[in-house]
Amino acid sequence: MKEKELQRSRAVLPIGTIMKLTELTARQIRYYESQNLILPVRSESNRRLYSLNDIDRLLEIKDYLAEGFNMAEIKRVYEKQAARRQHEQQKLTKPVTDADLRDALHNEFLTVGGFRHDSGTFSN
DNA sequence: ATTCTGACA
DNA sequence: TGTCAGGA
Repeated sequence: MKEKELQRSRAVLPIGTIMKLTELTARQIRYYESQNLILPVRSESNRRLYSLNDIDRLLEIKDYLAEGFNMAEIKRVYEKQAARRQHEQQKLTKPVTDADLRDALHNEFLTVGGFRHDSGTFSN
């Protein structure tokens, strides 16, 4: 892993900063964490510490919700993303870059986004 | 001042 | 999701 990614994954930002940068409330940020959409590390004083990647993640989640996705669907997107990440890693073939992840995520978006929904009523 | 968990008038 | 409590 390159230094640049190490910095992006270095969690040091307090929730207050995340709130300002994402326009999300602490309530929402913590809720998404409870849904395993993000996994901020904890400081010795139990404070949540976020990385730049977490911010990107939250902004994406925010976009999905704006597009009309519900938690279950967004979870599916990241679960598949994680599955692919593991699969690619197992095949020990092509290294997964941030660009690859962004693309995979976008594809999932188009795939599951083919239909508007209202929580749980799938049509495909 | 800031953040954390739990709970719901 | 908002918001208040009570503690760290």
